[in-house]
Amino acid sequence: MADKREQILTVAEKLFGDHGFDGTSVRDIAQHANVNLAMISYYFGSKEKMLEALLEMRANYTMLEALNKDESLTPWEKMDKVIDFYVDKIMGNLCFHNIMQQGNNSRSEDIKELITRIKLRNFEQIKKILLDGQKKKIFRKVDIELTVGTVMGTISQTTLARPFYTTLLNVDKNNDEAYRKKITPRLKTHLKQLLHAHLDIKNEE
Amino acid sequence: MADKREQILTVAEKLFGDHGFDGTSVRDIAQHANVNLAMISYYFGSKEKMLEALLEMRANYTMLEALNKDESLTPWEKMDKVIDFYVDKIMGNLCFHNIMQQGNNSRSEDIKELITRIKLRNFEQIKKILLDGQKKKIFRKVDIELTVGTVMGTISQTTLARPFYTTLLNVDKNNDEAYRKKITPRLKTHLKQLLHAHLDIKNEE
DNA sequence: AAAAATTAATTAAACGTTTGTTTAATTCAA
DNA sequence: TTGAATTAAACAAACGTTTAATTAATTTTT
Repeated sequence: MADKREQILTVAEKLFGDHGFDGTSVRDIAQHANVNLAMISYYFGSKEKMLEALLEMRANYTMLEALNKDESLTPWEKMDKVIDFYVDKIMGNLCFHNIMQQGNNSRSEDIKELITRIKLRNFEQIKKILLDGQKKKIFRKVDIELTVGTVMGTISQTTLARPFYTTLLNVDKNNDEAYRKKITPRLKTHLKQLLHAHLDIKNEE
Repeated sequence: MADKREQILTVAEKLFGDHGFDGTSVRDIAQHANVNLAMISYYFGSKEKMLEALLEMRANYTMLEALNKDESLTPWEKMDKVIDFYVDKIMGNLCFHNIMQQGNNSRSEDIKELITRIKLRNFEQIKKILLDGQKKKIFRKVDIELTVGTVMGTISQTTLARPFYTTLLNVDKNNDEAYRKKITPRLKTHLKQLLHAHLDIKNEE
């Protein structure tokens, strides 16, 4: 059954995201997915291969490429859409994003490389937008690598340091939905305002 | 011996930072610290208590408070110093910073609360600087919580997604020192430029 | 179309390690 | 001589993985 494979991966995503790879046992996953323990080896070969399968499943490439090819949009509009896209994407799947962040500390080089490859691919698209804006004298010269890092880092911060932000924003720390609802629009507004000031060529020193 | 306690914690910091709490065994720590396995329970009671002891040891409160009380500095100068302080602090101890980030996903509520408390304390100091700048009509109105998140998040991103950035910046991924040397000045420059554009009241829309 | 043969899916049980922690004996210092 | 520091060994529990047996589904043969 193909959907049973997916069912296992969905449960694994939740548990890996909540407790980390090493903090989650294959028995945990099997139990929550209502499958026999041996099915995980049967389907994926090993716990680590299962994580790789999960990363492959969730890594969708198409969105940013499509956005970039739309020539009716100005660089400003594109950057706004990038922000909306990433905030929605990350806030819509906090667990997977946690996995992507924590995977960088994996002992498996394969997994680190896989994650790096996914991130590089997305980075290249944003870089194109920024370079285009600079060429058109709309954006000023900035550190492109770290500007992308700022966007990703700001969003990541609100999910990774979540206990900190729930305290700060007075949200019930166990209510995922309430937190998402509160932080999503704020993140979008803040990042757009931040990038506007940062990139606008009128603010060149 | 008090220094043996510290020696264990130093080794634990390195291993926890590299492989995570669950990815590090107490036998690993004992072996690398050249102490008997039982000494860890003897000194700290448990693996988790050892992590708490490590967090307590490294959480130094004084620096930002002192900076804030210095009335000879303008809000701009204070923010620049905050950036220097955090970049140096995090880049000078990547392992500890990793622990602080990953600890948010700990299953221990004690540890999550401890980390949150440390972060809140630092946040309050930066908030004071930003509010003071706004009162003096130097800084414009911004989302203070997320502005701090941007500073922390941007730095975190370069340490947490390190395999990504070593690839991006063409640095040997196994050479800690080379990466630190390359990323530290860039981070400071980028963050100061970013915050300047973001906070300057002249850029008010 | 029914029966037989073959492959795939699923299971409970066991495998050998590794885990964090404890014990009880021993060495060391005051 | 008393109490703290240190040790090797053992503890039970949990770990990822494998095995061998059984059931379900599919294909082949009659």
